[in-house]
Amino acid sequence: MINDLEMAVGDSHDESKLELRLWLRLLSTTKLISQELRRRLRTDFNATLPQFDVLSQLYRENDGLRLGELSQRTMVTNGNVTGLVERLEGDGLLVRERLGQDKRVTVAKLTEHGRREFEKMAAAHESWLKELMTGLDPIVLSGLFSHIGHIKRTAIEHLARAGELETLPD
Amino acid sequence: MINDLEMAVGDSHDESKLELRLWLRLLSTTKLISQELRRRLRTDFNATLPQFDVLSQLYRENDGLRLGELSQRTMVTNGNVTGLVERLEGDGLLVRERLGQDKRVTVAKLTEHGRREFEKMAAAHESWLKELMTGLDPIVLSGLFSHIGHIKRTAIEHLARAGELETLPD
DNA sequence: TATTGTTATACTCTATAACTATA
DNA sequence: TATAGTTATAGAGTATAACAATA
Repeated sequence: MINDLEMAVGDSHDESKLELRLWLRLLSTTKLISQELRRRLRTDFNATLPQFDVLSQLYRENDGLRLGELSQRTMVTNGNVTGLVERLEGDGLLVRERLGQDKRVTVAKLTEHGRREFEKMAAAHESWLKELMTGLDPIVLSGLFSHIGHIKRTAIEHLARAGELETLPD
Repeated sequence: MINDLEMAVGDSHDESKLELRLWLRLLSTTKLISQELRRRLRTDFNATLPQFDVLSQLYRENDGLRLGELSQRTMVTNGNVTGLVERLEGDGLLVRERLGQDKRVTVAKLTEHGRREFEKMAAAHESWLKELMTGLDPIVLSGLFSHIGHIKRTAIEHLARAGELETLPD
């Protein structure tokens, strides 16, 4: 069950492939944890990770979000956001509304049921992570948080330069 | 295009949700980079990330790997490894063989074409990562490598304790 | 003409479980 | 009985592109 891709580049400890080795370790780690979180989300809440992502975006926006904005924030294409939102609407967790002057714009907003349901999911989600990371030094976690942020910003910068991103995030 | 899930837990800088905040940042970062790598793998090599993972496992094993072993290393279930391997076999990148005394065992092994193809993919893959992580301090990368390894081992430990894993990795 | 969102399509991954054949 | 791998199934994610309504 354990990903070993990172070993496939060899055990050499030189710095020549540092980026690659770090990436493979990042990938296998997030895959390991993601699979467990997905399993629990499905078992306990019949939800997926992308769905959880959508709900969490809407939870903090009392006025809801335009689907295009939702698409950007979740890194899911417009077309696929439609399907994602449709499933959640089918479950009664959110509604779509066309209220503004611009008749093209659709806003997705959590229902009351959606808010309550997401609160349960978020609480469970948080406790799962605490469980899986029990025993880790807060100083280390805090340092990681900062450094991973740096990695992310660096990647975004290079992607923007290569024209892969329309919008630069904050 | 940029995932913002991590902001959804609020901007508080207390340590109460440190694990959660780190996790969300890890997830959005790997998603950002993964999407780009997947896009390039598909465009340039008509391959997927799980396929790349399989190939990289086989590349370093001259005698090939039993499918069960492959399943564990890639964190893909047995049934799904069959499909994954079938697609790669269809592309002529690997072959399946039943040679041992134990007639139940199937070994997957790269073909010559598969070796050459993977070498191209791996070289491109490595250069993409160098590109996306250009400018990062090697000391930082090295520290991250070590700390992420710690996170991974911690998660594995907790999962093993919860009976979620059959085998413990090295 | 450009933008917002939908529809259509094709493929792959993922999870689960029943099944075959060997051991 | 247990194990290795396959088959079957259902659901969801992903990428791409064409499309309708509106601006």
